[in-house]
Amino acid sequence: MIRRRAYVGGMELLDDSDDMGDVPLSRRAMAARPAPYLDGLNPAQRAAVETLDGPVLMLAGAGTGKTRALTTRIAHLLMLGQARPGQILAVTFTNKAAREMRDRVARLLGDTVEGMPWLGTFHSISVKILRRHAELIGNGDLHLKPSFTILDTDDQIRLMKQLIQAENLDEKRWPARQLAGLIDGWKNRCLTPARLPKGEGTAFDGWGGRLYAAYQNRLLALNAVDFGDLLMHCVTLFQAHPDVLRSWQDRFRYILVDEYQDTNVAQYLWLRLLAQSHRNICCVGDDDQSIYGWRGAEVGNILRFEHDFPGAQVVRLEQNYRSTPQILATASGLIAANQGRLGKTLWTDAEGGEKVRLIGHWDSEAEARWIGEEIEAFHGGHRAVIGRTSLNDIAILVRASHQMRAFEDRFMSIGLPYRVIGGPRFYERAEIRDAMAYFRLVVSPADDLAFERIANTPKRGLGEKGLKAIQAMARARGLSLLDGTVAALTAGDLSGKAAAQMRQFTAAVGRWHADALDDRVSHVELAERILDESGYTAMWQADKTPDAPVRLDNLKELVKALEEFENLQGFLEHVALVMDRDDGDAAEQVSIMTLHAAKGLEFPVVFLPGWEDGLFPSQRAMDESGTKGLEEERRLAYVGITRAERLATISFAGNRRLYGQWQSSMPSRFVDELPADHVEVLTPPGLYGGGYGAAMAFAAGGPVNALHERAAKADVYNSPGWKRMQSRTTERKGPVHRTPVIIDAEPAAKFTVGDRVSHAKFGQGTIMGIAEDTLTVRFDTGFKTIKAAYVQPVGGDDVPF
DNA sequence: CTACAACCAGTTTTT
DNA sequence: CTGGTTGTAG
Repeated sequence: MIRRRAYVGGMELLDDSDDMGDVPLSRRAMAARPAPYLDGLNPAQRAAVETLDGPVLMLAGAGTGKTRALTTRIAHLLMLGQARPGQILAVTFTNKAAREMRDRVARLLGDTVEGMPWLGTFHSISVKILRRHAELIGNGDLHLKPSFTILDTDDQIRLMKQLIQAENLDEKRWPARQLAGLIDGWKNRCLTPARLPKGEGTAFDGWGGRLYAAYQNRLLALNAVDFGDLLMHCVTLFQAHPDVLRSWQDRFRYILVDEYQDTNVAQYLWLRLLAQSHRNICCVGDDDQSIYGWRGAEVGNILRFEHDFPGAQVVRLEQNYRSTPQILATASGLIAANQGRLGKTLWTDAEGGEKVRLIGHWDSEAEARWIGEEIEAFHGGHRAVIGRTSLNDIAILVRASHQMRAFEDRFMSIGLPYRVIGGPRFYERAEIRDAMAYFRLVVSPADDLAFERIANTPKRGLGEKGLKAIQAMARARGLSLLDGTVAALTAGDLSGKAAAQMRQFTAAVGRWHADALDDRVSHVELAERILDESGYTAMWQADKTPDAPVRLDNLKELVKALEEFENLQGFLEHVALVMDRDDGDAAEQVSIMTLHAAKGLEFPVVFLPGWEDGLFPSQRAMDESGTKGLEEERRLAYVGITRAERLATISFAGNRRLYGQWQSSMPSRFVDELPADHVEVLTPPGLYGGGYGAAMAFAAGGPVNALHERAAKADVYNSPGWKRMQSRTTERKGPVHRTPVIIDAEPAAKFTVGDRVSHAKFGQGTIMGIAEDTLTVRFDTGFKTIKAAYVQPVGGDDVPF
């Protein structure tokens, strides 16, 4: 066994070079000695691992050991010598998933899998392919160069804005964002401007197709591609050049695809082309977890698999290792309402467990308050239903991000540590994008988008007029904007103030560029110098807004991240595709995230708030996509419930503040679809009408959708009773009973210097000074002067955190 | 060019 | 209610 491991380790060094090497282990040798990594797989998993040749569809329900089967399959292919690492194409959607797969294959084989060069996201693999054939992408006169840059969404939109302006269109009526969405949709479906069906190009009032073509030409001129292009260009490349396609088909002897239910048309075509010849393709997915239809995913791809690949083996992974039978039964009962499923029944060996809990609240604040109290109780171990629980084991999964706010406010004020997962990403922050633009410009002085972003950041006196002059000059002489600036300076096109500073700026970029090409200059030091000499760091140091220090920290972190790369180019390439960052927070925290962000994760205790019609299922999904939309929402509910290992709690509120207005709503129709046998209805503290009554209706065992039928029949929303309740809520601007969060007109005398207090926005802090009803408080983010009425004392005993 | 007022839109998100 | 963007005045 040791020898075998050593052999695989050596094999990994082979990379994907065209040297095929000799085939390592014979199959007979393997048969003689069964592979230990297969031990412990259940029969279905084992079938999924051992059915190596031909098309395989692995239908893997939530928590059924999908990743294990997938990674073991890769290990098996390698161990049997069916393929060398460079001959396996393994595709995921996210970098995170790719990383996990890589790690787990490495663990199975007892070594790093550096030799799996084609394990990655659709996008990263497409980049590698495109770089080798860039010249083949383009129209008659323009084509890509292998050094093409990858634009992010921000760049895309700015480019489109320019095009819309160039056509003298009203930006109000045709926002660049919308055009970007339109074009993105086309690219998802692999529709090049030339292939747009007649009806489609007329979108955007007839301008759609034209702007799309203009945009694509502009990208070519910039030697750039956007994310959608990565896939689309690959597909058109394969279609137009059979020899190229052939070479990639020959290289990838085995193809594995994760989350197949989320593939869009372009990805589907990409896969089908590559798999066409040998058909050794194994797609893993769960039709019940397809939740990205709104961004182009086609559930149809997975539903159609057997038709697309005749003779396909379908393996169902149905044994669940994550959740209690109660949780599984609830989830299964709910998803059963969907039509057109491939059909799976999750089961588990485990026994017992708590029923899924359901509770209705008066309003969203009461909901947040109650969940906060529950979490404190679980964490303190004061609840019989479940033992003492780490905050890390608790998650709140919401449908829409605006729901998070109620929880953040509440948790801040009671001092409950939480983390929001999936917020604005590190590389999307303005300061990071600015810094990156500097680096981009230094590496490629012709990067006009980067130039535009930072030419006047920090302020260099370059306004709209100055920029126009530069653009005119650049266009007239066929120069980049940077060179155009130099020319404009020579011609005296810039005003005195701007001229002096821009002269300095262009000279500095020239110096940095030279240094970037100089091996003797450390790229980390160069990066620091760029930020200092450009005045960018100073700009934030001079900024007095409270988040300026955070931004400076982020910049430091960015420079630190550079250390892991050989040079600036390498770093930029990496960041263009891998836009995430782990913020390793060790402290115990409750996780708050959207249901979408929760896919693939699991938590012992899960709260699912906001189950109200209109919010969840979302009105927009139903309006725009009808039954399809509703079914996707239901799958989202399914994903939510199946995240829970031991306890799931669903809740809804009768009233919710939305855009500053109080709105009343009915409980979600999904509530009525929950199987009553596996659900326990809780009674909230204090009895009111509204949401609470609905929970009671459920408890009474009303038939599916009874509530809604009743509501519709009785025209509830127009009934006097409903109106009365609404107006009551509006007047009160809050719940009937509430634990005082903000103490009205609290006399300052109640506080003394040194007391710990909490504020809804700023979190906890210490009182440093008192003047009548005004306190000076030191928060983590700095000193604030605040009216005493807006803070609440933090009791040492009451709050166990 | 900056500062402030007015206006408007407002799910879900990865690459 | 918010935050982001646009338009206008200084």
